[in-house]
Order: sequence, then structure tokens, then C-alpha cells
Amino acid sequence: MSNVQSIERALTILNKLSEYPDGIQIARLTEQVGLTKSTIHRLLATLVSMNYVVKDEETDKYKLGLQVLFLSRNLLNNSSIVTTAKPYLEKLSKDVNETVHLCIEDHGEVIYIDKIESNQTIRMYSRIGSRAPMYCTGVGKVLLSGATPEHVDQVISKTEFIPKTPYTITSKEAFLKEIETVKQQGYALDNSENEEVLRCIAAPIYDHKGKIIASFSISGPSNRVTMELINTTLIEKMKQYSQAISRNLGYSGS
Amino acid sequence: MSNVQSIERALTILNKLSEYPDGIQIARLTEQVGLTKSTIHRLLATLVSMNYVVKDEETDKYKLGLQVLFLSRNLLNNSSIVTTAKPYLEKLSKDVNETVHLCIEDHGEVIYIDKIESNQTIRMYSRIGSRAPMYCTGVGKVLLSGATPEHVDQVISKTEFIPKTPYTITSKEAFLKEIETVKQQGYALDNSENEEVLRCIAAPIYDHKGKIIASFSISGPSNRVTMELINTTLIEKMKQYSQAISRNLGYSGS
DNA sequence: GAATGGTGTTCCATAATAAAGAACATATAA
DNA sequence: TTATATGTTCTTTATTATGGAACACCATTC
Repeated sequence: MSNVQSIERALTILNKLSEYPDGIQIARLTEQVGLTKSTIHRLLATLVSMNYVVKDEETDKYKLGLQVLFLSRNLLNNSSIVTTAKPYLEKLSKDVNETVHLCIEDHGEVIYIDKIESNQTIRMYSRIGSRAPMYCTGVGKVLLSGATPEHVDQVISKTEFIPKTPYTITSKEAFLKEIETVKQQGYALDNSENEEVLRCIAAPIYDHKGKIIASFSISGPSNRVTMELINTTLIEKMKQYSQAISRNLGYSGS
Repeated sequence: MSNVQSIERALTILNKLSEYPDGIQIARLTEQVGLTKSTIHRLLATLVSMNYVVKDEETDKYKLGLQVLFLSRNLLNNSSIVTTAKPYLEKLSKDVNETVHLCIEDHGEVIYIDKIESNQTIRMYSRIGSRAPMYCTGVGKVLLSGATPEHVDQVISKTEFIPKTPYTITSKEAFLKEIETVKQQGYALDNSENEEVLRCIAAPIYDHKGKIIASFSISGPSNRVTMELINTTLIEKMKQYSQAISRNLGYSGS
């Protein structure tokens, strides 16, 4: 399992560059990545020649090139999950006037694959393609509620339970119990566990085999998305949409 | 200007993989890329270990991993062009009930950086991140109408004028004349020059320095987007939106 | 049931290749 | 001017990637 060193390094540079939308200098990169100037320079030159990286000639800063966008052009549009769920999620977002997210799991993390923004003033920081941990998000809990115990164990063993707010679940035991609860009730909450001011409710999306393949959520400021609103209307609504989307994907369960 | 061979090869593989959303086997890749099986296998192993590529264990097919999506997460949202133009383009799309595109130039090609789909039945094949030539698209003509003569020459010299339809411009001279026309009238048409059934009208977006930095367009089937509709209403509408978006980006010209 | 042709995977000797220190170039600041 | 920080280029060395060959694992086919 020996990897090609130069490729590993080049991809590490790409990862790092993605954190700097406005670009970063070579000198900064050497500090961040821990390689010599000349090595990074050479690797960057290759990346530039392939349009994966662009050099700003005025500031000598390097940033990701549009070839990266080109690569991703077929990643989501071909996904039947996104295209199938989109109209439902748009309707849901309009319905409750809050932001709606669609997520799947990737390597033990939640990854946002679609987002419908509400036109309310407070907007959330989330972007298609960005990642989040599973232990402090509603969508993460839902996704794990459909996974095998082995997989759950594996994810948890790699999880570092950081208390992002006073309400964050910070122990393996409590999290396992939470997942069990989610499994039973068919939805999950993020009750200010990730960001103090936010509350989310998430529900699963099943495929034709009855497997949970994705999760969607309603997110909003806690003062708008109250526990009362959740209990009186959102739970029911989420379950309805969960059913509708899953059915459209060939799900035949209850 | 010598490049790192293994990186060049790895990126070439990524480019190729992006054409196969459902994945492709190693054997097929060797034919496409022209490297030995073992080399590709090793390069792929490295790409997989970084989650740039995912291997489908059932079919032994390789496809792009979600790390590629992760990379692109900050590419467009940070672009003031997209965020500024978006509300206008959404309004425009609703207004005329046709698909609206937002494009910039990248390495002599048009690249789609945003898209608002109409809810009409006939949908266009275009995706955010995908590319198109400049000589047969309205947005391409607009973008070149704002470029320096040197740059126009450079782009044209690399352009292969393929007659995609009977109406495609196929000579350098005709294209230069067309760009001149576009410059004067302030908008461009794609009169079934790229796809026989499609007609588009495109207009420029200016930055605060008065430079054309992007172009947006209305696209639709020729029977709906008629020349009469264009002449009576769309030209005027496009000019209004062009002004509004550019103003919002700091443009102070006329 | 053996043989065939197609996969992906692993190994290894060899040569090609990338690495990094140093020297250079350029710009900005003291 | 000097000093410091930047990006760029060069060259030697040894590390590293390469690809042929062998292997393992399917499917078909005979």
C-alpha cells in the first residue's frame, strides 16, 4: 500500500489551497504543508500547467483553478438522490421558510450535497461540498441510525467528541443511546449541539432496499425553530417528506 | 518548465474519470490514458487513499470521490459575481420563464458558473462547471467583445471552428466581424449556432473598472425564444439586467 | 471440468525521476 | 544601503516511480 509521494503531496497542497479562496503564497504553504520551497514550487508548477491551480501574477498567490470545478460537474447532477429530492426539498423550504440541507455520509463525516436557502435574513454557514462531524448534527445521527453496529463503532472510534456548545454530546455511551433513540423515533434533532443558536431536525431517505442513503434537515435559529414548533408540526412534516422522497426512489417500506 | 510526471498523470486520470460518473475500470483507463496497468493501479491507489477517487468494490470500477466536491466548495460561493448576480438572474428566469446561465472565460473557453433552470419541460444540457467553446455561444461572443485584440487573436488562433449546425460561424473573419457587432450592440445572439433547436441571447457584466468579467444569457428552444420576442422584449430586458448587475458590482459606466 | 481470456493486484530490478539545498533574482522595508 | 522576505532556477544525489512479469481471481467457453 505504498503511495506515490509526489501525488500525495500535490493533493495535500490542493486540499490546503481549498481553504484559501483568495489564494496563498508559497512561503505560507511551506509552513502549512511542511515541504521545502523548491519542492512546493515544482509541484505547483505542474498543478498550474493542468489548470488545477491558478497563480495570481500580481500578488504571487496561488489558488484553485476552475479545472476543479470542471471535475465536479458530474458528481452531483448524476446522483439520483439530489435530482429526486430537490423539488421536495424546495417545497419544504418554502413551506417552513427555513434552510433545508441534503446530506450523505462520506468517510465517517457528513457531507452537504444540496442546500436550499430560505429567504430569511439569518443565513447559515454551509456550502455544498463542505463537511461536518456526525456526532453533533441531526443529519449525522440519522445516517448512523441506519448503519450497521460495526460501522457505527468504526465511526465512533475515530470520532473526537469536542463540546462545541454546552449541549454537545461528548461521550460514546450517550451518543450510542442517542442513535438508538433516533432509530426508534425516525427523526433526529440537533438541539443547539453544533452551534449554540441553531436547532435542526433531520429525517432519513431510504432507497429501494430500505437502506438509509441520505438525510435531509430543516435548520434555523432556535428562537424561530422552537421545540414547540418541532413537536407540533415539523416532526410530522419531516416524516411526510421522508416518505415521499423515499417512495420516489423506489422505497416500499412504511 | 519541467513538470512532475506522476502528478501530471494523476491529474490526467482525474480528468478522464470525470467523464465517467458511473465509474470506469482500470483496463479501460489504460486504453484511454495510455499507461500500463500497474502504473495506473498505483496512481489510483494513491488517489483513493486521499479520497479523490472511490473504488466500487463490486464492479471494480473507479470514479471520482467526494473530496473533489469538497475542494470546490469555496470556488464559487466566494465569487462576488455569482452571489451578486444570483438574485437578478433568478428574477430574470422567472420573468421570461426560460433557463438563465452565468459564465466566465477560463483558458479560452466559456465555463458555466451558475444556472437557473426554468420549469418549462424542455431542459438544456448544461451543468455548473462544464465548458463550451466561445465561437458558437452568445456568452462566448460577449466575453470576447470585452477582451483585448491580442487576447481575441490568441483565443481564435487556438479555436477549431467546427460547424455544429448549419448556422455556426466557421471562419475567423466572420467571427471577428461578429465580435465587432456584439461590441457595438451590447448583446450577442446564439442563433442556433451551437444546437439547432436552441436560441440564446447574452449580455455582459462589467466590474467597477468597466471591464467585462462575466456574461449571462437566456436560452430556450427556438420556437419559444423567437427573433420577434428577442427584438421586442428580450434585448431591452437583457440590457436592463446587465446594467443592474454591473451597477451592483460597482460599475459606474453607461 | 479443464482451458481460456479477461479482470485487478503485487513484486522487483532498473532507470528514471523527484527532492532539496544552495544560489539567484526581485521586491519591500528598515 | 542593508536586511529580510519573497519567488525562481539549478544541479547533484539518492530516493522514487516505473512497467514488465508473475499472480490471483473471476467469468465464459470448449
